[in-house]
Amino acid sequence: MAKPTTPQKAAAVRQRGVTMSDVARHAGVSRTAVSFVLSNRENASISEETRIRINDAVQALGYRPNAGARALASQRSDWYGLVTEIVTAPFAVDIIKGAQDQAWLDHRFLLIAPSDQADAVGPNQGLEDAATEKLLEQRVEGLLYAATYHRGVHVPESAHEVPTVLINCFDADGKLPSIVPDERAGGRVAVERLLRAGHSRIGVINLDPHIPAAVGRLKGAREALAGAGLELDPELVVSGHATADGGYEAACQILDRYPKDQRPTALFCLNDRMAMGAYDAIKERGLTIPGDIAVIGFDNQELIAAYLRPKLTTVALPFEKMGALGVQTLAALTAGQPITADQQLVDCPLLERSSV
Amino acid sequence: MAKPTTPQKAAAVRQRGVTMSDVARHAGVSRTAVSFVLSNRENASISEETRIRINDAVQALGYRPNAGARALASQRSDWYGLVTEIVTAPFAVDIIKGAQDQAWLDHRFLLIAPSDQADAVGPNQGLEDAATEKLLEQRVEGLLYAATYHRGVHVPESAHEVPTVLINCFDADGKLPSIVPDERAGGRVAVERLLRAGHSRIGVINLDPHIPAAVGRLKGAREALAGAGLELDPELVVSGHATADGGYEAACQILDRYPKDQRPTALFCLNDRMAMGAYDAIKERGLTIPGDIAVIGFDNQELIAAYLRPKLTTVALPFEKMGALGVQTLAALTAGQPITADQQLVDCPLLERSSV
DNA sequence: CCGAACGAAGACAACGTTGTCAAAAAGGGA
DNA sequence: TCCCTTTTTGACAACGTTGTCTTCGTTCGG
Repeated sequence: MAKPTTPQKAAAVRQRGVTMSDVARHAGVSRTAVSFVLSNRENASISEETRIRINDAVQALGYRPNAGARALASQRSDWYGLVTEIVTAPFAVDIIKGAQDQAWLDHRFLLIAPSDQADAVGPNQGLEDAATEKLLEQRVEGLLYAATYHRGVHVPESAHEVPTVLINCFDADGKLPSIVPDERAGGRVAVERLLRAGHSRIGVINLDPHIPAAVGRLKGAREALAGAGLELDPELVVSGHATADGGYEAACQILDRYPKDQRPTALFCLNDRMAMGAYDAIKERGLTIPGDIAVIGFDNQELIAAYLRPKLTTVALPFEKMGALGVQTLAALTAGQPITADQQLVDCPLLERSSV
Repeated sequence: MAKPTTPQKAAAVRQRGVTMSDVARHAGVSRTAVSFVLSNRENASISEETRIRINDAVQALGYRPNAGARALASQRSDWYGLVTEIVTAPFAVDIIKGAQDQAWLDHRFLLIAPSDQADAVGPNQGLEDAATEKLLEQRVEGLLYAATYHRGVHVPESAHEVPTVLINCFDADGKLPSIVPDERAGGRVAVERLLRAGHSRIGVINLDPHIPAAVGRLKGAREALAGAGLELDPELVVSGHATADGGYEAACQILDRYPKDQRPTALFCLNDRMAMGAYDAIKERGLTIPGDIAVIGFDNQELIAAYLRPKLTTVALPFEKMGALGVQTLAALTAGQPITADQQLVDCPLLERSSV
């Protein structure tokens, strides 16, 4: 990676576009030689001496290759497009971070485009079109679609022109590869943690039972219980709105429904916001966490989980990893690997804090 | 904005790069004519009929202009570069959102690059270099630097080659224009709100007193008090670590220091995380919010402020607006407006919720 | 001293546009 | 019919690269 070590000098010389010819002239060599050195091709035969002369000239002039021209001539841009509603509804920003970092490592550039909120209206239940179109105009070599929450989406037609990978969502038409969190394993891990702490009567504060997250997490919870020879008592599962208030209400229901000795000793909240509400319900009743009631969350929303008191033990959604994996997968596809509709599941690690 | 309305048909025809010539051939006109229509130049004289023929051909072939080639030929890319640590440390994501949306409106593309964490080490106290270099290789027309928290930064040398605007930070060398929150006005608004609610004895939970945010907000608080003929009692200002724990401890100090009747009746927390801790301290003492103690925060961290119980009244940092304004300012600069080192202050609006 | 082998030069055609210009075709009015 | 517009064309040179090929010096080994 050419990086001018003497920016002061360079900045002085540089005015409007130093080109390869300028470098060649300054180094007293041919353009061809410069091109060879800069893209250090293997079949080239360049003496060490001229190589150095050329690099010096690059530094001296502050030459900076024109990425656009290079893309045009070489027919490859080294760009990936990332279409996401995350820009609009920041929650899973870490997907962007993970993707960005991985792309950076691979010497590729990520063009991030906001998926329209057109989402909300119309039949276009999927991610948006204009953004995709714009990205294709930039001749991106592949596309990534990232959603804020795990669900099925419809991807615009034109996305099929280049390799495409979905992150934190999956293709409702079942044609494209995707990277999604392993909700089920996450749910299992959470409940296993509670079992390990000696809890056997566990209340569950559920999300909207139809979304993939709820389905998977609950399934995992059941599996964990089954592993300990237990069953999930349907009475102990209460669905609520996915907010702190929703969690508060659900927790109140669970806590108030039973006499003290039959009350669950632990709550599995299917997201951290609801856990936040549950905290209030518990504290309000003069109970302590985790002494009287242990609480485990899901999502690891830093601002909540790490700042609640006591800090919330929770299962993290592997946003960053999914982002990175998305880029890696895309890289494999653009390198020629055949496109399949695989769903890659990514582990949701348990984060131990102090609420269990 | 040309947008294929019949993507199915287009996708079928399209294989590897439909070019302008293809469109011309299909429409039975010259390339020149196509170019004229597509960039609808004013000095062109094209009959309505051929214009339609050409547009039809564009749709039929699914032609998509090659942005790189266009940039190369026209010497303008319509790209801005945004260098930011926000990707790495998401907190002020809304800056990206604001900038992105504004750029989209202006038909410009935002290339987002992560500023290295090199920040942490070395003498490079500013934002990073490699990212800037990469962006300039893409021939961005202007640069934006965005920081996660309000402070002075050093921008790399090469940033001076194109118009540059700083967002949520300012140039430590005093040469570049910047967009920053009006912390002082924000502090004033917060305290005025408390005064209006009848509080005159107000405790302040302060941040690290050296950072611009603390300086500005405190100054504003003093102004507000002065406006009511009051003074800020230095004893009531306690600095703490900018976390929930820090806020908890600071609040404990303030609350326990005085007998009940001299105790402040309101707390101005200089950020929401500390307010979150203060909530705990208050509740722990059996006091109610806002009944016994009113609390006002700063930052409007959605996940905290909107989910605390009672919901936190706070002053919002205008991230989104700063992002948008940054792009607008940059647009003005690239359009030829002279570069000055102005700091544009953006208002911090008060968000009324239920804690006052 | 000859022929390899190597290093480098130079030419040229892409890539897909934008621009500019002169010139040709089509149409209209007198 | 002739002239004058209004459209439309074709040609060509940019833009800054990549990539391929031929040619031309060197230098070195034998």
